[in-house]
Amino acid sequence: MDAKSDFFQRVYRVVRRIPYGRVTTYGAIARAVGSPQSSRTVGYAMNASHSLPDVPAHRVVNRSGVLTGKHHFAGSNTMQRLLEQEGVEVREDRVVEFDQLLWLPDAN
DNA sequence: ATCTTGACCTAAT
DNA sequence: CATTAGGCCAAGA
Repeated sequence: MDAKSDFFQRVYRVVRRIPYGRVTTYGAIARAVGSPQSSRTVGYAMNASHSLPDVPAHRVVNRSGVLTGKHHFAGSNTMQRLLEQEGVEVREDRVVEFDQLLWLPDAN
């Protein structure tokens, strides 16, 4: 693997580990891959992960628990629907009980 | 090759 | 409490 695209691979690996019905943040992933301040690129990696069925991008939200990337999915409410399908309650584009559902790869 | 933009986060003011 | 600035990596013009 090239060291360049290795970043995406690391991100995907972490996202794949997100348990069912749980969510995590871009910052947590960025920290898990060793670049705490490259959370932007994590989101960009998600954008490129559309082809990968193993990568649940809908379980990744921002630090406030807001579904910032919902607009990038196929439908306007696809992301929210996927989360609710897993039992995650979403209200006003925000994950309810976000602190409880938050899963940190570091603590794993 | 340079500049801009983007599913963000943290620290400083 | 709100606003600004800086940083990171990748892709498009």
